[in-house]
Amino acid sequence: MQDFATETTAMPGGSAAADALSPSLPRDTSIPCVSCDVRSRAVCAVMSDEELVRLSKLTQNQTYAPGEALFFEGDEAGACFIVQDGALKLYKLLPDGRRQITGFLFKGDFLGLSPKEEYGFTAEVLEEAHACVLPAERMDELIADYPKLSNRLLNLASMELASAQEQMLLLGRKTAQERIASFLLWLSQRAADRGEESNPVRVPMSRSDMGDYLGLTVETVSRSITKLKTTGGITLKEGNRIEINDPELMTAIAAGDGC
Amino acid sequence: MQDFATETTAMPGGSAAADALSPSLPRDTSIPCVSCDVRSRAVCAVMSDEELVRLSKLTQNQTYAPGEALFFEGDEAGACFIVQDGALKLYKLLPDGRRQITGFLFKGDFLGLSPKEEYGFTAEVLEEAHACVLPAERMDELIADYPKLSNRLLNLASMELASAQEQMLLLGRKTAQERIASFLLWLSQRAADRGEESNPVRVPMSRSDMGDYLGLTVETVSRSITKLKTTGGITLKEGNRIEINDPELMTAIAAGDGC
DNA sequence: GGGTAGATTTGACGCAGATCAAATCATCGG
DNA sequence: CCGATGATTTGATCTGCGTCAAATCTACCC
Repeated sequence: MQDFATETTAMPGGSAAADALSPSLPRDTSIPCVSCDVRSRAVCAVMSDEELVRLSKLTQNQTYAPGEALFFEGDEAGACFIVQDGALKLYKLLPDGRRQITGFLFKGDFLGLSPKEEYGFTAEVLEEAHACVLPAERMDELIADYPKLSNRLLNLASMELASAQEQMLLLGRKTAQERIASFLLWLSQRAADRGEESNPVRVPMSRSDMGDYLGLTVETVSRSITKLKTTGGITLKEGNRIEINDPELMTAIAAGDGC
Repeated sequence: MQDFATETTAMPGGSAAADALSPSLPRDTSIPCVSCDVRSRAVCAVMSDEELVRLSKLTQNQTYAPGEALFFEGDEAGACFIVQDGALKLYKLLPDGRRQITGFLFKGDFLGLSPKEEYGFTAEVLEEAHACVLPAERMDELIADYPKLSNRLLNLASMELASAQEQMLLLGRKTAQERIASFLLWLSQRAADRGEESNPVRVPMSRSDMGDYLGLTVETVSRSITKLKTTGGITLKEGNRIEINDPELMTAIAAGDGC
């Protein structure tokens, strides 16, 4: 479909890229799935200790550096991933380079099921990430063997679908300010869900990435943030963190009720 | 969440609305699931004849008139639906009335799984529809009993997710013309998939619905269509049908390569 | 610390698409 | 066939956000 998708050089903004199945170096695997610290939140939550022992034999732990790609849009869909820590962005490109980020992934998130033979988007590292890599055939076997895994994935897919619809509403009908407010609240909520500080929230992505996620340009993102800062809704803090001073106000703005 | 969601009157543009579980009249059920004409394409495709006999005892066939809602955003998620024929639109609303259509459904499509207790969108009839209605508890039992059903739903969800991502690319990064071209090609493809005439394609939704699906206003939809007509890419035919004269050109425009 | 490269912010200006308004077309009941 | 009502198209104008440009700011390397 797109030629660049099979190249392993010329990454847009980061360090060297790598093929999906030969990235960086294998990570220390002394700790098996059973005591994995994302176990309770990840797909694996539905698996028993014994089942996880089997799982741990099928997976490989990998480390990915910022800018590196787990796989490219158009690559053969050869593996599934469970993010152990770090942050990823998923995106699709138009032939002329226009980019749409379709999601950000954090610890505990699952990635890689594809309805076609090929991945429908590129997965690129935002902050150094560790992931559990599971070859597609192994994944298919597991799904066939453990119905509860299939149910779990169905639940996760339903949730993703619901947030995709929320994102369509944002992209199709919200103003720049409403988009930024929605995004910051979402980021904060996600951080809370995984037990991290939610206010101030750490914002691990660049303004450019925010723009490509929200259907805006960098400049508009920056201006909207400045405006929210002026209005008093938020405060920029050290370390790429943003404080949400007035959650009600921000929620109202995000829903299109404010101003 | 939203008050209007629980009302059964004051439909935006159609006839009387109804609650999800007491709509219109039960349809003639003399023909059981086994010989259902969407069986091969719907979720049911993975069920054996015997299993379908069980299924047929759990479901009810219903008829829905144009403008009627199967359920509203915010309603308790009480049932799943399999569309037998007709056409539906799914949409979300902002408090001030801005609307985003998140999908159009046709014969064979499945509807109603919700990750939350409530439906995340309204499902409204575009063209008189017949649907197979399955109470949520029965659905849960079936999923628990038939792993292959769960797998099938997972596949369907994956496909929906992929097209949701495609839609995000459209909404976030494509121009008005590119959106219209993408939409018409998609509509044509969907028609072909379900064995209907794909060129010219029948366009069962209004310009307003197209706008709310594509993140545009009615006027922009109309102007973009006129432009494509002038450029020679399409021709408007009798009965709300549109002929795609030059599929390559349209595909190029849809991808942002044209012009 | 000083220098450099990239990220972010701010400013000036233009345009694609929204808004407002009105004309034309299609559908349908009588 | 006629009139009415809503859908669609077309026109004129406005505006939110994009584009282009330049000024900070930040992080990192030597």
